Amino acid sequence: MKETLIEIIRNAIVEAQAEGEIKTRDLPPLYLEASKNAEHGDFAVNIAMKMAQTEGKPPRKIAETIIKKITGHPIIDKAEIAGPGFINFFMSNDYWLKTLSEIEALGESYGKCNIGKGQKVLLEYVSANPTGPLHIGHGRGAALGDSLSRLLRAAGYDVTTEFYVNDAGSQVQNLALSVLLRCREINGEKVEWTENLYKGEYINDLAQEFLKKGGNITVEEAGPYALNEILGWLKRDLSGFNITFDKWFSEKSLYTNGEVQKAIEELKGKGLIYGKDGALWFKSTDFGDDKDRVVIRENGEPTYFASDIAYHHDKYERGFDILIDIWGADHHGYIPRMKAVVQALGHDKESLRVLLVQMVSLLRSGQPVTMSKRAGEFVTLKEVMDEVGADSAKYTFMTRRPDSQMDFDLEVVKSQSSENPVFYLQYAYARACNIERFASERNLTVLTASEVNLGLLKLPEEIRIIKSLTAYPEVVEGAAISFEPHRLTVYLQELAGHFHSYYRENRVVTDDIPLSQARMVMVRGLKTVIGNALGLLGVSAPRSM
RNA sequence: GCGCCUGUAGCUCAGUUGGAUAGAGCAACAGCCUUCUAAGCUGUGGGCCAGGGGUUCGAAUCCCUUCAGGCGCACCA
Repeated sequence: MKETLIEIIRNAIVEAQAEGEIKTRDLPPLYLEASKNAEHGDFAVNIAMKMAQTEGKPPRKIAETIIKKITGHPIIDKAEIAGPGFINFFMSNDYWLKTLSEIEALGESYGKCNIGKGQKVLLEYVSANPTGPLHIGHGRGAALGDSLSRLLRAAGYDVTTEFYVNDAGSQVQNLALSVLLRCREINGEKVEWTENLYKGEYINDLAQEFLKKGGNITVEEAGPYALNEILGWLKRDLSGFNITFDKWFSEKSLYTNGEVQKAIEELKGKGLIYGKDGALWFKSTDFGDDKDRVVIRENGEPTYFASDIAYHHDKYERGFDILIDIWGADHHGYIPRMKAVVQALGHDKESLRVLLVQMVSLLRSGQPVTMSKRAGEFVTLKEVMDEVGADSAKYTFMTRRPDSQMDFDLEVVKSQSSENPVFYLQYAYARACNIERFASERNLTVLTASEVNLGLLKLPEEIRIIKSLTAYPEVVEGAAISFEPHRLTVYLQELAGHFHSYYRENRVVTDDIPLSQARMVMVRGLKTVIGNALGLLGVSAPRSM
């Protein structure tokens, strides 16, 4: 819809050029900006100011020239010069009301776009070590990843989500050993715990269960048992968070399939692998990393980095155009070497996008809660979910930019649970549903946008709501382009606010049948948009509360 | 020491290619339920956008710098 206006302005300028009133040939980009202030109309254009230099005229003079060519178009109520040289556009109600027909026609597809053009995206997130339950920090990454996957799909990307399972390497060994030691302890043996082992309560649970099942107390049996159990927890907890993955990718499989060897060979073929001090090194400094990185240790064991090279190599092999990795911010130092790998494998370094999620400090009444798996004392994600609910927790995460640290105080979130912003939105949705129920009890005939007189919707509060509905597709597009799902929550908050306010002051269903029917079209549109947006956040939209 | 992230109302946070008078929620205060759900609405107060320079018609936004907080600088994952 904005395109129409842009077209009108462009034509005006072209006309002015033809008549010699504007000399500038290389026009600055024509960008339509939504006005923040109602006095400044609906849209503002700053092109006159941008052209001031090349034109050699004051911006207001140029704006005047452009405006003269525009006046009189039916979708524009008026256009005026303002401030240093903005052109402000006041759109007619008809312009906005078209949105309602559009929403009705598109339904669940309203807001979708195709900026992704079917590009294949591999979105890897959470990927927590399967050595213990998920904690609150994983929850933040999970909420972001899940929402981003929904958002990118809505924006026309072909998205696959993946959880990388670190089922190889020393941490899994340590897990096996931890369970083993605990078993022996239960059997009355005296054992020695070293620093690198896990001592949480859950290790005890695993050991108890393992013994109950009569397993042999060996690393070979206890290890896979513990790993499997924990993976089960991860899947269960994430699905309790309403999050599922297309694939759980095993690190171990990269070794058994020879992928690690293959990837290293490929780099070797490019002369990017060399030996030093008995180890094999990858020349990541060739691509801007601070230092070269070991891939095969002196003792012959590959590093974690080696399998990560293979994993990303494999992602490209599978035909993905864009790789998105969501990591905890404490891994940021790892980015340069992964970017180096991407380039070494012959890909654009921008094809790997690493999104960092900053730390979450879990507090209880202002006191930090320990979150070390090894110390064993921590609150799991599941416990948090059980306390505050998946929708609340998710929404809380999504109201913040991922790159700022946040405190998550259990007592605060709990005590405010009935005032949590998520309820504000869900309540708006439930209210819309309730109005529909009421209308149907009153036997109000449901009509489509084309069957009612939308012109009856002329209250400023109504136009305000409809304007917000019009903006929705742009919000989705902006959020998708920038990988920022949190923009949706900002938008929703405003939209719901307009609706709640309207609801208090105006009745939708009254004795005035034509007006009621027109308003019902608006309420349906609102319901569709809130439902769609909540869907992109992975938050439920209740029909009643 | 080097690098990354952050610093906006008392608190938690938004602020879209740089735009006009910086916005929400919570907390505080004052009001609103015979009427489609008060998990709601209306109003009031509250700001040197960490400090200092710069870039320009214009800066919370871009550049430099100082300060403060977090994180990272392994042949760990």
